[in-house]
Amino acid sequence: MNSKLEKSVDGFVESIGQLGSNLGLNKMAAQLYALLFMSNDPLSLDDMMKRLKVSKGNVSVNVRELEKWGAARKVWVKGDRRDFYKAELDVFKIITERLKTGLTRRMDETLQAIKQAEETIREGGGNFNGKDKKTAKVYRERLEKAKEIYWRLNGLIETASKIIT
Amino acid sequence: MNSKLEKSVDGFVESIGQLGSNLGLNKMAAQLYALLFMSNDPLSLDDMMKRLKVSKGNVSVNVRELEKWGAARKVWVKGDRRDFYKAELDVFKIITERLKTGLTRRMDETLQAIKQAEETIREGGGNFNGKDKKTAKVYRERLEKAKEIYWRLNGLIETASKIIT
DNA sequence: TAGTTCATTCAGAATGTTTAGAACGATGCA
DNA sequence: TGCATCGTTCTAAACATTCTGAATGAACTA
Repeated sequence: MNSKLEKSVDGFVESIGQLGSNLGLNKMAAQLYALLFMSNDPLSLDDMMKRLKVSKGNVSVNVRELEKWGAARKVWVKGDRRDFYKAELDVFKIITERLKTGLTRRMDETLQAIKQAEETIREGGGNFNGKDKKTAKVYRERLEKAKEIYWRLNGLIETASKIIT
Repeated sequence: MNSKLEKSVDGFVESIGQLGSNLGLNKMAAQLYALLFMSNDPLSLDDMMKRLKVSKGNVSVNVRELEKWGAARKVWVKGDRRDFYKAELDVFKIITERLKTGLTRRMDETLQAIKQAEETIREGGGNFNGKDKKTAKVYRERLEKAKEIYWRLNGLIETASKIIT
């Protein structure tokens, strides 16, 4: 292949890897996706490992990760028993959904922690006195504020979700 | 301090640490923020290191990181030469801005990589023939598609940004 | 069946990130 | 000035993540 053409794609692949990392995805998976995205023909594991200069094991694991996300799919090439993969080109929604899921889960855990803290304070009830009473009051206020932030973030994610669809 | 009260906050702090990690922030910084957020009085480095059971160096670096972000500020306590910090309670916008900045920078780099690739192909111009000519055509198409995705993501970020304000 | 080619798995190597804690300089005070 | 108490910086260690490459077994061929 024309090495200039190849190099131009390398830059893109590299950049998508960085972007993926920034979004908490695996760099290799992101690079693999970019490579598949730019390729017209499906690629074999060998194609990918040669192109990205990484081990076959690495490609194997990560390309199946992409498949799991719905970002790539295995295709059958007549007369060849190797596995070939091609990119799901319309991946935008898939990735954002994935990011949303991770974030939502963490946020829900935080909401649980907030509720748990509130419960603990409620249990303490009238038993607090002096300094502790004041502290409990501040805690209740802050936890309330934390819940507000939770709901704002939640609304933001929902809105983003709708925009994507 | 009432240890039940303290424990209830610990759960919250822990959870915010996890959430912060998920957003690409430093776990310690996130925990420190949560701790300051819950505290009515400003805290000294010693207070924080004891509470989170981490080294003073660690606290020093990360609390100043928070200050840099505008998420915490140093306050002067009369008659005490130690540094005290308190949380900027309305931190929502600050954090999201920060996340936006990071993401936007990466995306801009990707856009540059796309444009660079396009330029390289354009330079090749009519010199491609046969297989390469076809490849160049596919590349142009895919890069066009990549730009589309870039602009959609960009729009999404902009919209989110407006919602936050 | 023996030999070849493939994908997968997994232990440990390589790499990247975070932390502890010692060393240091600055500040305040007697 | 000498001592005590801070905050900061830095190195090496701990820890977490990612990657390689050898081992394995499945699928195919002659």
